[in-house]
Amino acid sequence: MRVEDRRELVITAAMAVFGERGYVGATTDAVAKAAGVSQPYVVRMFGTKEALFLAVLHRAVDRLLTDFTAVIDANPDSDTEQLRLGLGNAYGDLLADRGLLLSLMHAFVAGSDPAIGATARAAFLSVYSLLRSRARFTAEEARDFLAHGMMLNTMVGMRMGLEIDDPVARELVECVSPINADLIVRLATDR
Amino acid sequence: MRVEDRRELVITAAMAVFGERGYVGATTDAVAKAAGVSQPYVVRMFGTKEALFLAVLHRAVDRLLTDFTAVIDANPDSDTEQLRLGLGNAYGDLLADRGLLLSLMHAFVAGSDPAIGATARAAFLSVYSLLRSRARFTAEEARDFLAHGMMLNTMVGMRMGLEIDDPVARELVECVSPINADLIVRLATDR
DNA sequence: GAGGGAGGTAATCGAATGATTACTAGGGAG
DNA sequence: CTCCCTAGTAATCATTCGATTACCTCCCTC
Repeated sequence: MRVEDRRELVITAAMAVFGERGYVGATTDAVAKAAGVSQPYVVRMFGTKEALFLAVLHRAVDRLLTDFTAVIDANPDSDTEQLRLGLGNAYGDLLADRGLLLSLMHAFVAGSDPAIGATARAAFLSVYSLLRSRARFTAEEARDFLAHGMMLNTMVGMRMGLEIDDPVARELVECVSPINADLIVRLATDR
Repeated sequence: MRVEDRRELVITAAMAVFGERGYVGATTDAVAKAAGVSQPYVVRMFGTKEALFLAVLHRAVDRLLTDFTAVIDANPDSDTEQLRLGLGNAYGDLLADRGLLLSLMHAFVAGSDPAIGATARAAFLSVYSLLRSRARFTAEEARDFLAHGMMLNTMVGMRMGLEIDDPVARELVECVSPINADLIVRLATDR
């Protein structure tokens, strides 16, 4: 296989592993196993584990920006409310991956690491900028949209779906995202 | 010193370390140094690093519940909006610690670990329940309040204050929490 | 069919880290 | 004084993990 394709494969595998265990908790060996290659090869392809994580983050934010841009471009005449729904749906689709948004979440709370922190901040700001300029959200609308997203990520990250038999947890999950409630449960139960 | 007091001291130190580096990234040695004791003593006091982290989480959520309850009890006749402001202020005060809410955030994204995940979910649900029952928030009000909190935690976690010279970042930080903007910057610059 | 470059692996190393063990200072009770 | 319990530490162990080194094996070209 060409090294370029293998790279993409490894990044995909790494996204799942980093999303599951976080930057420090993930091992290059777990990534290698998930990608079906040897551990030294993973390290040599990216140089360091950190570089691999940064590659994952770049792909994650690229995907986020691409998908959001597609929604915006597909609805040139939509008002904010319509756009909010469309972008919310796109976010839900991205959530189905779990690794993507959770890798970003892990980066967001790892701001103390210089390289990861800088990448995380740039990623967050690029999404915020997209909402402000291209989607024409007000600052408050963008803030609320992103806050809602952080909440959704948190639900998935802590596997709140495992508590779905608790009426309080069910109410919370349904309220956070009615259309994604089933997905949250499934993502919590998986694996 | 009595072992009981020493325990509290170590938990306080551990909260800062776990908030800074996360559960996996934090070392018992760093906690020990921060608390001014030896590394084996930290381990022996709590049995395992995980038990120490769980102790930190319990103290964090206790503090959160205590402070929120105090605000609610101090404003028995307040409407939702007044209560929201009061609780938001209390949240800002808790944020000043950084270790407290960031330790919780790290737990939220570490849901795949059985013990940590269960504790994290219980913690989140207990806060949600408090808002719903004692503060009489609607599900939507509680959701929005918590979503806003997750967003604030994220800003602190990724040290967004470091980008405060970027007008976009400044707008975002000011918009997320005007009264805590300076704090976010200070927490990002500290250490 | 010889050579070499691309795409890998096996073996191993060194550092970090959670945990364990064995030891010790000190002060209060009898 | 002496015993012993509480509150610790120093030394060390076993593992894990990222990284390095050396090697292998196709396939393509000449």
